[in-house]
Amino acid sequence: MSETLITHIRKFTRLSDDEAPAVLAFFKEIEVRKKENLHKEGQICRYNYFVTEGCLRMFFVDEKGVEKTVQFGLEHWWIADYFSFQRHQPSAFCIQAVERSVLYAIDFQTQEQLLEQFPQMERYFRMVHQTAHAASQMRLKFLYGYSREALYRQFSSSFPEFVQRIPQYLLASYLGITPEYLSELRAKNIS
Amino acid sequence: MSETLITHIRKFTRLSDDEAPAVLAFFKEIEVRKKENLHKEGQICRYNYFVTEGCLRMFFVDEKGVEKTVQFGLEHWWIADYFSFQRHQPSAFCIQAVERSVLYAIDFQTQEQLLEQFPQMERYFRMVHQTAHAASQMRLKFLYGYSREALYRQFSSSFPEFVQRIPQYLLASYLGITPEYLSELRAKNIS
DNA sequence: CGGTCTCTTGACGGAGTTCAAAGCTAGTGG
DNA sequence: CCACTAGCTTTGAACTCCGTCAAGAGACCG
Repeated sequence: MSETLITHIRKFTRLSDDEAPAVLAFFKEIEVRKKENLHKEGQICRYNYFVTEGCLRMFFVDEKGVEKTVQFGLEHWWIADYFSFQRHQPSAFCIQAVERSVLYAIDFQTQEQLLEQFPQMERYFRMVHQTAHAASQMRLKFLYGYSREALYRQFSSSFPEFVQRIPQYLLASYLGITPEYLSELRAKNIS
Repeated sequence: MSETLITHIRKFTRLSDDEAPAVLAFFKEIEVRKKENLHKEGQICRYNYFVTEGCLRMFFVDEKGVEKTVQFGLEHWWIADYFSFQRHQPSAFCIQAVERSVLYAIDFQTQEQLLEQFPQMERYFRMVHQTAHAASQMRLKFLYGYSREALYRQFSSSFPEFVQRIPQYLLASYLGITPEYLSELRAKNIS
């Protein structure tokens, strides 16, 4: 269980068996229930979260009161509002558990201490952010290039198990469409 | 001129006056003309580019043959297709100069050597990617939350000088609208 | 079982696209 | 330095994707 973070770190940087427990000590392991909020819009995003088990999502509420999901965080992903986390400013987003989840959390100060004491962790976080940045680039490509219908087909054929796992209204809010229209698309695809 | 990169690095990590020239030696300084391509769709994105002067853009061509601009790279920004750069796989994007530009370029191998020799550069690149990742999150928020009209108003009041600087069809391709509709919006706003 | 949350269905409306054509601007060569 | 041309911008009409609203049908949980 608690090995998943260490395993992930070791994909990108060196960490001896002696160092591993010392690194782990910087993190808080927390468990959240379905629909529990990790921080709300307007609060500062103090923690950077690594998902060990379960699924988180980051969303905001638009002017009409509709929730829009910007990002999901599945197992082995980091999630935070990095603008708020870095600059200690109120977040424009809310982070919430989609289902019961187990996380490692680290606050900004503690992360800085970790990086000072274990400089090889800079490389790890560089790779995490670089990968996330690359994922955002691809995400933007899909959002721009495809119609909402094509987006849905593309997404549900790429991640069929994930589409099964989450409720449809969340998928709709991630694809940027209404639940009604998603329902119409599903009906069209089955026939 | 050649000081801008060093100045930028020093915002995020330590670099002595002795080290600075050694670090600079890892980069190639290049100049590109307006509309010159740095790499095309389908080629591997071998270089990571730092813009000293000018402006680059990263775009792709959708199924209908329309160019969609995913990102601009202005002065003091890094730009690359990081998926292609990291994994040495064909890029889904094309990087092009919007205007005459001066760049520092570093290829993957050389960047790895630089990181090995100057480990503090891991911190620098971590910060660059973290900032870019945060910017993508905000970008997604705007794309989801606002109508295209609101997006245009928001963007042109936030970056009026940039809107003047680039041709309108590029702005349209960045906002995800047609040049025709952008033209309509402009007419509406002036009156 | 009862109530709340989720998904479906259908009619209507509007933001934004498509197509076509004319006006404008800037770069290029003479 | 001017003229010409290619590319950029504007305008307008028809169309379409997708949102909105409303109402009903399931599904899940106490």
